[in-house]
Amino acid sequence: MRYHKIPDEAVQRLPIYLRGLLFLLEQGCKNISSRNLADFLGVNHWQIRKDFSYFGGFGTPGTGYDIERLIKEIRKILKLNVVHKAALVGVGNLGLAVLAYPGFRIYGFEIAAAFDNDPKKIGQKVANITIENVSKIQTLRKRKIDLGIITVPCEAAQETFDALAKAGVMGVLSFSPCHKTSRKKLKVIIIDIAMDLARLPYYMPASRAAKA
Amino acid sequence: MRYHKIPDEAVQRLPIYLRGLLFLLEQGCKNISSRNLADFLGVNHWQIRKDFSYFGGFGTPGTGYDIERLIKEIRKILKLNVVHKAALVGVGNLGLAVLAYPGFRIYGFEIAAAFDNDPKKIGQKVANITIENVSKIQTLRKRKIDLGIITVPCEAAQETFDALAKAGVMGVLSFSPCHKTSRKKLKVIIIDIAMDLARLPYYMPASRAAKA
DNA sequence: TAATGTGAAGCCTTTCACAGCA
DNA sequence: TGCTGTGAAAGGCTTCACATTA
Repeated sequence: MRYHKIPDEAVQRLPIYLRGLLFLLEQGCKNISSRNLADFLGVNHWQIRKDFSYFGGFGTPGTGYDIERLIKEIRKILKLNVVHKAALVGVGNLGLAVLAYPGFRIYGFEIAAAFDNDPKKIGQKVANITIENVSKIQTLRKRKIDLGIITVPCEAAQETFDALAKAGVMGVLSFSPCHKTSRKKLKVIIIDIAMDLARLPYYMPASRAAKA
Repeated sequence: MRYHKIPDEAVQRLPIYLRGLLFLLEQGCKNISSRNLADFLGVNHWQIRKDFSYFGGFGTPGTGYDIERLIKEIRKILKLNVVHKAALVGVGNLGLAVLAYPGFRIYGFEIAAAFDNDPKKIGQKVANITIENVSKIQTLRKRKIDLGIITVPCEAAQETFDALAKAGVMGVLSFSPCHKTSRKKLKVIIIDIAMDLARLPYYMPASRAAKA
């Protein structure tokens, strides 16, 4: 492998491969060819080979890929070979849903703290986590928590984001479109449910919707 | 404008423009140039002009774009000029959060039904919607509901998806990665929170995470 | 003059075909 | 023989520069 620029798109596909490989490993598979993995995931086999080749290529000609090895390599590339601790801010319905979501573990995430500003919630325990006062967000740096998850209402999003940034988190997953991300050197991913829904009708084959 | 293929990426940007334009209209702005809109949204001005040109171009040289007109055009392109009714399946914490989310209205969405399989929940009212038994999903076709939102646990995702497809919805927004989307002619958008989170560490400048 | 709309250039990603290796 | 890894071709999106229009 030469020093290519690695396409963002290739990086974005790695978690998909990882999920599939983890499933296959659990099923008892030890080895898989790019074609079989592609069929299983519903993608192209040359895409898979190309993507892995950006990082050096992990397969054996004539045989395929060792699944366990591949999982390890992808985890290393995505920096998921360490446990990332995340702090969630905003323990409303959405926050509770995220706290209860079991899907984070396979990627090596642990939600290690939860914050809210409602005195009735502070001190309560949810999913083995004691809800803390938002004023304690600054303690994240000391606690080696490097990810923030924003599940607060729109109005509180900006100050929450600023507080997390100030507390030194390196990445933020936000469910609110209502904050500017600032020029700080931290990565932000915004999940905007309404906007995602807004992209649906354009692609829908026909509409039985009523005229507005 | 000639018959170009319109890039998916351009379509995906339209909801962003729409949100910004609606905000500006509310602020009292009547007219805006591509450069000013670009600065406001943090994007490139030629990108904006190009995107609109794919659909014909809606501006006036020397003057800019009439905001109200532009909003109308984008809505028409995205098929948001009609009210789309959506049905939500799975009234857990996530479902409650989605039901309470105020952001859908600006895009012309109305959550018109909610389903669950828990007898304790069925019949209760949430956000002015009476929760119905999932067995009633088949009534969606008659009720002119063309969108489905899946907020059920992983195990129930597949049958929920199949039921919605059978009920004739044209688009599905799913919070579960645990179902195949089938080859049916309906558009599916999957929000996979864990996978989104998994993409963060790669881009994070440094990691203070602990070795696993 | 000021700003749009667009052909063309540039750049990046995907796809292909095949050399090379187990 | 079967499958990987990769240079090269193809395709598509973004950026640019400018002709055009109010």
